Amino acid sequence: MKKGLSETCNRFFTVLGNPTRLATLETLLDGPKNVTQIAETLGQEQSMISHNLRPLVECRFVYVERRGKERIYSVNHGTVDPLFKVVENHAVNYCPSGGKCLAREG
Amino acid sequence: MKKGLSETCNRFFTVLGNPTRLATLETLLDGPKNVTQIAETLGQEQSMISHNLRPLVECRFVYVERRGKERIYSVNHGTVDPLFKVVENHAVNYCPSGGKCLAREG
DNA sequence: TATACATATGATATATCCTTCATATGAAGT
DNA sequence: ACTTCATATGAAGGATATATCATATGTATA
Repeated sequence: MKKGLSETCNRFFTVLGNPTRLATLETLLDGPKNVTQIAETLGQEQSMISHNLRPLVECRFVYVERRGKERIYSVNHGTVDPLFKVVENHAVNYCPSGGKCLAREG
Repeated sequence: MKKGLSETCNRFFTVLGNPTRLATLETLLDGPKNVTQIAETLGQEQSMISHNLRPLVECRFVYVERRGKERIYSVNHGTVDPLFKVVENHAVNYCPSGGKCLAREG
């Protein structure tokens, strides 16, 4: 990563830094789903899921595919798998209490 | 990454999803710096950099080390290097126009 | 202990994001 | 064309995060 990292990455991380969108990704890791299925799985409103799917698709974290009147969403494993591997590795090393960050050192 | 992905990852990505903090990380990739040096490099106020360094340290994206009255900040390469490699790879594949995401497909 | 330097902290106004509700679009079948 | 199902869109209030300003803490040295 050479230059302009901040510009390049900001949206990438902003899109991921949201509980609803992360839960959506997590759900999709179990397999492709349509919007209604995602909403049911997460116990959230369809509208909310739809809103949050938009940036995930725009940034290509998930793919869409039309099937009749449904839209099937699926994970971009090429990016998401290695990405979460990095996060998991970090969490194991630095967030011993189940993902909760350590307190700031003095 | 098994369960509770959303909880584990939310802060991780929230902390990174900020232009000031990304620029700070970018600056530190050139080598360790104290707060004043980071502020000068980025043309920002010391106070702002200090505020933004806090979550970066809390989440262990950067390390701190006291040296006299200065604090030297350095990147956690173990996490940041592979992380940005994933981002760069994603950008190359999906964000042809210099990191700007493609328009949503219909 | 007084001063200068380096950094952190607190409060606050502002900007940004998120959810919610209501409604629109679109596709398939009758 | 009408109805139903699936999804998207728009507007708006509320929540959250961010930068800024002023000030405090801490460290070293005279």
